[in-house]
Amino acid sequence: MKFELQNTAPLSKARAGKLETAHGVIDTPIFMPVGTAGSVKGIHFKDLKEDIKAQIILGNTYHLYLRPGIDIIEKAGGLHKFNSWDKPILTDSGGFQVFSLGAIRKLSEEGARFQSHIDGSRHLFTPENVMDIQRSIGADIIMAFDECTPGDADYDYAKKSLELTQRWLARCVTRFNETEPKYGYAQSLFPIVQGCIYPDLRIKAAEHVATFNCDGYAIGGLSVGEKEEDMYSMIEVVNNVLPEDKPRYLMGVGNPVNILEGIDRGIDLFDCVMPTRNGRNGMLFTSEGIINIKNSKWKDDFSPIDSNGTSFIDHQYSKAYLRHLFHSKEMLGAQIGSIHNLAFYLWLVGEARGHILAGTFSEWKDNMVTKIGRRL
RNA sequence: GGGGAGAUACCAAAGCGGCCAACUGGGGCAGACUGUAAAUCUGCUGGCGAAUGCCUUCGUAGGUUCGAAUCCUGCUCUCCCCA
Repeated sequence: MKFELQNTAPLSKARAGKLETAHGVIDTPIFMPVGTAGSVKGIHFKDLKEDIKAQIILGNTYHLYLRPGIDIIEKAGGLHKFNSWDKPILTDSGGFQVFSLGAIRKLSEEGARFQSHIDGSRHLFTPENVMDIQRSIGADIIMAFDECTPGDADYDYAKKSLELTQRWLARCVTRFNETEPKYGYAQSLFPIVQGCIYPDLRIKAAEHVATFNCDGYAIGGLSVGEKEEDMYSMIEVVNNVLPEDKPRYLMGVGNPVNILEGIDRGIDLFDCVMPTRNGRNGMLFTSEGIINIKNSKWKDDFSPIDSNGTSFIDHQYSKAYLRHLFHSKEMLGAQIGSIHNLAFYLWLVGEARGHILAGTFSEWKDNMVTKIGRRL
C-alpha cells in the first residue's frame, strides 16, 4: 500500500492524498460506506459504484465470521469474490462489537469471549484469530483487535483498557507478520488509537501505534458517548502525534459536520452507519440542511429530493413522493434515502478534497458547516 | 313480516357500576439513530394548562344510583338469520 500526500490546506490540517491498494486507488479524504454483513444495506453495487461513487466499503469480521462463516468466505475466494465488489474493502475487527454487544461478552487478557447474537453459541476472539479471520476475508485494509472504550469511562478504566488494546496490538502485528495473504494480493494492518477523552492517554496511544510503522492508523473510541468537543480535541491531540505520511482513519464518525471538522483536523478516512441507517429511517442529509422526510411539511412539496444532489434519484423523485414511500413503508423509500445520503457524503468529501487541492478549504468548510448542519 | 346481535375517540376493538379521558392495534404527529443485534426504537395522539388539575366525551332522550361507557325505558340507526 502506498500513500501519497498531495496537498495540505492553508490555515488547516486538512490533507488531500492518494491511497493505492491492490483493488484500486482511493482519493482522500474519503468516506467509506459500511457494509457490515458484506452488503451496504439496501444498495446495489452498481449504484454504489456508478451513482454514489464509493471507492471503498467496509465489512465486519464479527458478523461475517458468524454468518455465513469463514469457511464459506474462503470457499468463495474471499469477500471480494463472494459479494462481487472489486474495489477496496476494509474490515473492522470486531472490537466495536465487543463494545456494543457488551452484555454478552467477557474480556480477558487472552481475548474476548462472547455469545453469538444469532444463536447464542459461544466463541472466542483473540488478536491472533482475528488476524487469521481477516486474512480469510481478504480485505485490503484490516483492523487490529481492540477494546472500544466507552466515552464515559473513568481514567482508571480507560488506562487499563488502553493497555490491553496495546498488548493486543503487539500480538496482532506479530500474527499479521507471520502469516501470508490468502488470495495473492497484499493486505495492510491498521492499529487503533484508544484512550477515551484523556489527552495523556491518547498521546501515549498515538506514540505507541506509531512505533509499529504500519501503512495507516485509526482513531477509535470516539462518538461513543463523549461530548462532541471532546471528540474534536482528541482528534487534534492524536493527529499531532501520528506520522504525517500515513493515512489516518477516524472510525465510526459521523454526521456531515463531524466529517468536515475531522477533515479540517487532518483525518483522511471516515466510515459511519449514519447515512444508511438514518437514510433508511427517513433522515436526509442534503446540501441545504437536514430534513426528516416523514414530516407532514413535505406532503405536497413536489420539488426534487435535493436539487443540488449528484445522484440521479435526487432529481428523479420528489420530496412528496419519497414521503409517501416512507409512510407506505415501501422499501423503495429506504433505498432512496440510503442512496441519497451516501451520494451526499461522497459528494461532500469530494468537494472537500477539491477545495484542499485548490487551497480554498477553510472558507468553504466554514460556510458548508452552517449550511448542512441546520434543520429544514 | 318473524327472530337475533349491536352502536365506544380518525379507524378497528377492549371495557359491562367507582381503580375510565377510557386496554390494545392501526392511522396520524413528532423525536432518536455516529467502527450496524436497527427496513429499528421512543414519545404524544378529546380540549385548556408547564403541572397538581379543570372542562367536555362512550348513538340519542330520559330515568335509577352517593356514583353510569357499564343498569332500566323510549327513540334513531346498523348488521345477521328465517320467511
